[in-house]
Amino acid sequence: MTDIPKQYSPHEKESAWYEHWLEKEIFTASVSDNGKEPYSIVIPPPNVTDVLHLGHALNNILQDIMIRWKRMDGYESEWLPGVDHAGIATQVKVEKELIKEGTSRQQIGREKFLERVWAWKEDKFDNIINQLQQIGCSCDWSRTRFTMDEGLSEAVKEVFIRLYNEKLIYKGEYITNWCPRCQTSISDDEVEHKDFSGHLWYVKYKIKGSDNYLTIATTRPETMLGDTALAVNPSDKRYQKWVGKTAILPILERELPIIADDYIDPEFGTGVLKVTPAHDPNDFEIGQRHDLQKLNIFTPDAHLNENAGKFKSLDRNEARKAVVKELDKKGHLAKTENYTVSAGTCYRCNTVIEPYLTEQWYVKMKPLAKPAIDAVKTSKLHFHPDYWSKTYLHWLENIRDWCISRQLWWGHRIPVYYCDDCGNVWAAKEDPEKCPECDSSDVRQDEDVLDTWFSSWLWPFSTFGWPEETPELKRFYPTDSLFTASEIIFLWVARMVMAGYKFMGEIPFTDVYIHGTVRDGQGRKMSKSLGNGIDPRDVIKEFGADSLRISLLLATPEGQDPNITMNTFELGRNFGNKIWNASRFVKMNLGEDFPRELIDNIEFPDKLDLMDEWILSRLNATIRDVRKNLNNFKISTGAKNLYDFIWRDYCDWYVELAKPRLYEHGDEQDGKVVRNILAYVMDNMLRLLSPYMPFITEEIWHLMRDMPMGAGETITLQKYPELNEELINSELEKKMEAIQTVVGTIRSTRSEMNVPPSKKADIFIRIDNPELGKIIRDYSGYIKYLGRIENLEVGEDIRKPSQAASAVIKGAEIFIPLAGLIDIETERRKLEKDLEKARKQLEKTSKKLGNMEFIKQAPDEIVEKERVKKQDFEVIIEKLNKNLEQLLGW
RNA sequence: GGGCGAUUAGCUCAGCUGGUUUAGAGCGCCUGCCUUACAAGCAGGAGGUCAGAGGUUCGACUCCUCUAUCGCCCA
Repeated sequence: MTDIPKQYSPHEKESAWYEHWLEKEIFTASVSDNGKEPYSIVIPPPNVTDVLHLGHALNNILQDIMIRWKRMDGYESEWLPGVDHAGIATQVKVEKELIKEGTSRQQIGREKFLERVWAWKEDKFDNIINQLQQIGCSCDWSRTRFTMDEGLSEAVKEVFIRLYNEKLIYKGEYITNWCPRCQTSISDDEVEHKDFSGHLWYVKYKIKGSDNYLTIATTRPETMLGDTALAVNPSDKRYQKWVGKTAILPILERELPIIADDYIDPEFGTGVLKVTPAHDPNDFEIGQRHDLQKLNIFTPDAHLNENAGKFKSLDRNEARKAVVKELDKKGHLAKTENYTVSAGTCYRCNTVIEPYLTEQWYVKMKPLAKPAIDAVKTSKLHFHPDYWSKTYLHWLENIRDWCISRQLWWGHRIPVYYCDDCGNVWAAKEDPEKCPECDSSDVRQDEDVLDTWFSSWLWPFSTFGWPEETPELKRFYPTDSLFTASEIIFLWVARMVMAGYKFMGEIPFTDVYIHGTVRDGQGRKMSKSLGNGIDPRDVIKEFGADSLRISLLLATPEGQDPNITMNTFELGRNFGNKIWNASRFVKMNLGEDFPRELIDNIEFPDKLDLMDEWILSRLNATIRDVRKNLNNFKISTGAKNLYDFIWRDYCDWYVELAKPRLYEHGDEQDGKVVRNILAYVMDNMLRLLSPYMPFITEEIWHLMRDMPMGAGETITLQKYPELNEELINSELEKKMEAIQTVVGTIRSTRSEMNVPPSKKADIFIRIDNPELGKIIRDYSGYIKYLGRIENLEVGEDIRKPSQAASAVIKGAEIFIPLAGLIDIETERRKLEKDLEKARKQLEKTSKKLGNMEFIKQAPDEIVEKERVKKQDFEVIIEKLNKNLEQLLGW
């Protein structure tokens, strides 16, 4: 038949096509004014920590579909790729390696350590790029960036210095979230709150010069060692008399003032709060208001320090036990309750965060937030799905200052210098030799590095060369859309918007698409610790990249979390195979002499067959739907539109109905038309699908044109199909639906009566509705072919043959004579089932029509429709009854 | 405690601004087919009181309220 294999095997093809695309440099966007409108996306740079997972795959597939669609649709499409240095996460990884080798970053020193991290980066970086390419991403690799590139580092310094000089960056001693494991501060947004089962301990504090006690309730008794006050609500009558007095801290016997502050919730615990300004953010605030001492009792690795007296060097958990034991022993423990404690944990290592008093750098956020809020409120920025804008706004409206210094080595070093001689502090881009104030050479740079997000928030413009005024920046900023997951709406998206306005004076993108999180078959997040992750590389190996892409989309509910198992990818593989075989069919039937230009330019004869017009109508409806859905960021729905059209309409019906016209008629003119339309629709299908499944569509596109790979053309630069609204014809689609109903009824009746597919049957159709009769007569050839019918008799006065299976549809009755073969019992059951169904329907519509209010209030059109429905069901019921009666006579 | 989602067939999900289906699809299941593109396929079938209770309406899977369960975010 043909030498094209029955099964599509993606592997060699995919890498070959990708190489081809790279060679042709079709992903590189031009900055020159070529009359094309730009469309740009910056990639959310994956962390350089490791390989990409399925979540990355989904994220990048979505972007690739968008960018490929725009590229085909005539835009100068720029998708800028890159990788993030991921400060803490990467440092942690490399430190782990060192520990395995029996050394540590402290032992090898900052310089050597950074060499190691850079080596790590080189390795992982290439890996990530390679993975993106395997997935088929059409990124502009000529503009690949890394957050620690020279240019991007320049941008970071520029921004720091500007904000510093505007006094929007300040340094101060405040409570920060301290990770005792990573030994660095992290920002509020990097803390994950989790519930732990713990206790609420009630501790009695003696009041000085009295026999009375005040009892406090705490979940962290060990921090009492750092208490510097007790506090009650000023309106709390129980305790008013004690305000201004002094309490005695148990164990350490320190004197504590008893103060009144509105913050205290009289309902919680006993209504008395122990105040530990150095170890709780709220207590810190209280401490500020009342000028309390801030007593730090922890070392950076969360062990008690010398302020803890005899408990010194205990770890915080041991300390808790020891303190409770001692309190109990000394009679200070009133009671203990079980209690669920919510504690912050480090988003990189899950260690419980310690609120810790340190000196850090902060960015004042309120002034930056305003334009970012307005952007959403004035619809300059859209979220998809829209409800995420609420999350975004809520955060921005309650924004707090951003702690940007990290006690790490891997990252952008803070460009601040200190003069040890005159105490001068200044920010500068270049390493200074001398203090600009006193000329002393005793100058040093701040030891800390900046939060990773401090470089990421500049990504949409720093990647295009900012602060230089580059042609790239001019052409591609602002970008158009951003694709990311909900976790980083605060960490990244909102901050990019703020930075965009602040430094570019313009929003960085207009649409933010938030996709779900990939989960396993049981709906659990995929994670290393659970071992339930799926490696995209394994998927590609087994099913190919196209399957990975389309399966992921078909399985992803719009805006929700997809549950994915390895089996999910069969969906796309089967679909790819279906298209492959459809193309084999078409190719085989076009023959050698089919003029290739007819693939693009359909030649309409005077009158097209119903089938031809129908498939063109369906095609255009699909073009309309896919375009609309892509426009609205309903990318999964677009995939479904294509899946349904290709499989259901094209393969199941059009291709099937093309067969008799190709094989049996011998009508040369008609054969030409069918071939033309088969090829034309196939070509449109391929182009529509290309953004979703770029490899297989490229392969088939070339096959259809007998074009070798090296020919230099590519489907990825062809026009995305345009809607021709005139070809959408719903009247005609209704006709086709009628035919489909007739065929379906014949098939199911045959099947239920066990008429084997190999046996051609005789069919009698009694017509009730002249319109339907005309359709059946006009297209009896189709019905005969699809219903496997030998003789088809159609007429208004057809009599039911004796011993025939029967089926009633709206407007007609269908009989299959089965003399001697009919199973009366089966037939009776079938008729009764149909009858039951029809009766239920009739009941429903009768009830509606029996309601006078309905008749009066509902639009006439609706009432009329209901009347017709009722009549139809009555006729159907009557006929079914008649057929049942006849059955009794057999 | 506050906010946001979800709840439709055994499983995963469609069902847009209330009346176009007689609530759909894929997977799974059952039956029959190696029908000249495809068994990774074709044809057919079983399976749903649309989470529960109220309400609005002539009419609710669709809108409102409450309840229950699950998930996410924030405090």
